[in-house]
Amino acid sequence: MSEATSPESNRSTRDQILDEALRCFAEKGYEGTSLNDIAAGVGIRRPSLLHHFPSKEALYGDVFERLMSEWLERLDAAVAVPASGWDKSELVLRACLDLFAETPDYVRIMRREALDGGVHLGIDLSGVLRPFFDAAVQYLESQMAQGVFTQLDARHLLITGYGAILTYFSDAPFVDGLIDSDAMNEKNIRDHQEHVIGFFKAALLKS
Amino acid sequence: MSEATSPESNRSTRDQILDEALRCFAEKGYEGTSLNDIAAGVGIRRPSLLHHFPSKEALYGDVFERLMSEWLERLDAAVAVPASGWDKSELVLRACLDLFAETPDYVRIMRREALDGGVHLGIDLSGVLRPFFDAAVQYLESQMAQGVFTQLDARHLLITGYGAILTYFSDAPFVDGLIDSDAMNEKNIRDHQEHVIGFFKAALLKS
DNA sequence: TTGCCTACCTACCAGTAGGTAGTGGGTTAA
DNA sequence: TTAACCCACTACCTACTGGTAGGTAGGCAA
Repeated sequence: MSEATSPESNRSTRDQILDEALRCFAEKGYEGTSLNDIAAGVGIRRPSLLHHFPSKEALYGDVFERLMSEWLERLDAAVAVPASGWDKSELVLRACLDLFAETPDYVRIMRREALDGGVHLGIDLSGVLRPFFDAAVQYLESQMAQGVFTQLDARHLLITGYGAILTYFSDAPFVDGLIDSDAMNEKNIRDHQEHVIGFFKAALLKS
Repeated sequence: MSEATSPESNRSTRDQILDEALRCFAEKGYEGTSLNDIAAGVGIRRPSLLHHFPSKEALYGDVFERLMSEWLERLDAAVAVPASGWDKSELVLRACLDLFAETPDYVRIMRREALDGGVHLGIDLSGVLRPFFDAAVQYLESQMAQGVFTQLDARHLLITGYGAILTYFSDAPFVDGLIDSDAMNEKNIRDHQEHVIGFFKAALLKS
């Protein structure tokens, strides 16, 4: 019937595990998540989970890899769109903001990984993003040199922007308490997006 | 002699534990830190540590309380200084930036707590900061209404600023890899501080 | 039928977690 | 001297961790 064939149900279970692992690692961190938690969320036992992934570390690695590749894909797509000046920056900003709004768990895992200093993986988070970072620095500096953007330290500007964007999603429960409203509801997310865009526009463009 | 009296040496051990616990919780998180780690760092066994603190949770609570009270103290002091307009904002910004530069472990714990949604404590992080947040919102809005500051959403502006400031410290290892330099050395920290100040000034003041 | 495969299971391993009970040395004070 | 207290210790508990061993049910191909 619908899932009689073994390859189909196989992929499905594997993906269910990846989804649940993403949720758990984002929610409770690497150390705070047990394989039992993940397995229970999928409805199987731990050994069955370990049939699909050789170890906890490997599972975490796969979750993280999927996350990074999706992010880089979006970045690539945004950069490929022909545009210049502020419009270009806005395109990239929106690409990130959209992805993070769709999957805030990505943000939470990334933050945890940055906090932990990349202990759980061989992967070097900053190394993967480095090409984009360098390209962005070059772009910003050229715009500043042409007088299009306000003169600022491009590297620090990017790090500041990274923090400004991600924090809203990663610290959503904390934000909830500050604004007395669900940070992750549609309206608030849209407000955050427009605020970030407007804020950077105000800082970078002398009106 | 210098530490012969029992209350003094008691306090000393207690403080050593608090210091080591701060370091460990900041470095590896609540789940990733064992009482053995902390005890070993102080040079005692776990049961001896539990003689000074009734439980891991209580120890964590004390660490966090010390942290928050120090932060609030700094904020109070900064707010008390008579100033207005941009100068006032800069005073508060610098007070936070200075504290975080002195004790980056504070920042890392706060971020972890925000990420975990305050699971490890009864304390509600956003509740404690709420009075300052509300006061800051009021101040910013009054400045915007007077045309001193650019018109922006004050709440989102504060959250953005919070993220922009803290991220540099909390994600220092990640930043290292991006800028190819030790993010926590004196010069880079100073650069970050001046960048944040300059960035907010550029966004808030129409020049 | 036979044999191999996948996907799951129960049962178990060694190791470590947080926490408790009870011991004993050292200092202090009566 | 004796009694008290403080503080650190060893030894132990239960619960749970990641991971493994071995077994089983069902699908599929020769």
